[in-house]
Amino acid sequence: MKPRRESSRDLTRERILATVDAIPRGCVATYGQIAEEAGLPRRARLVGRALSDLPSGSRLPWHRVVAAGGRIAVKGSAAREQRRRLVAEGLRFSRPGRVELGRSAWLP
DNA sequence: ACTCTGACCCAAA
DNA sequence: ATTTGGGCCAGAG
Repeated sequence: MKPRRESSRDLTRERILATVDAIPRGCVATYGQIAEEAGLPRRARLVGRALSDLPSGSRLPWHRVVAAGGRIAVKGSAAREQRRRLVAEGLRFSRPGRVELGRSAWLP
């Protein structure tokens, strides 16, 4: 097989996914936080991009990633699914669509 | 090459 | 609470 050179974009994506994979159960991290942890400061959008490209059925804890302030960023059925999973992990919501970051933010 | 569109973020207004 | 503007940047057309 032709040895595939991994593009820098692929490596970046891998770092993002690995960081998401490291969020412990019962915690949430923000897009910006993930970017920061992955060594990609100010590139929160890239994190959202990587997650939106995730194949359905992925094992990654994508539901532990929320927008700034604990806001659920996804819409529609995905939002309900995320909420369902977070509730199942014992997270508390201040209002529908907003998790209490102060209580369960991931501290790497 | 260029424009549009986002699972984004933040400070200001 | 909402909007605006700047930052950031990969894919799609």
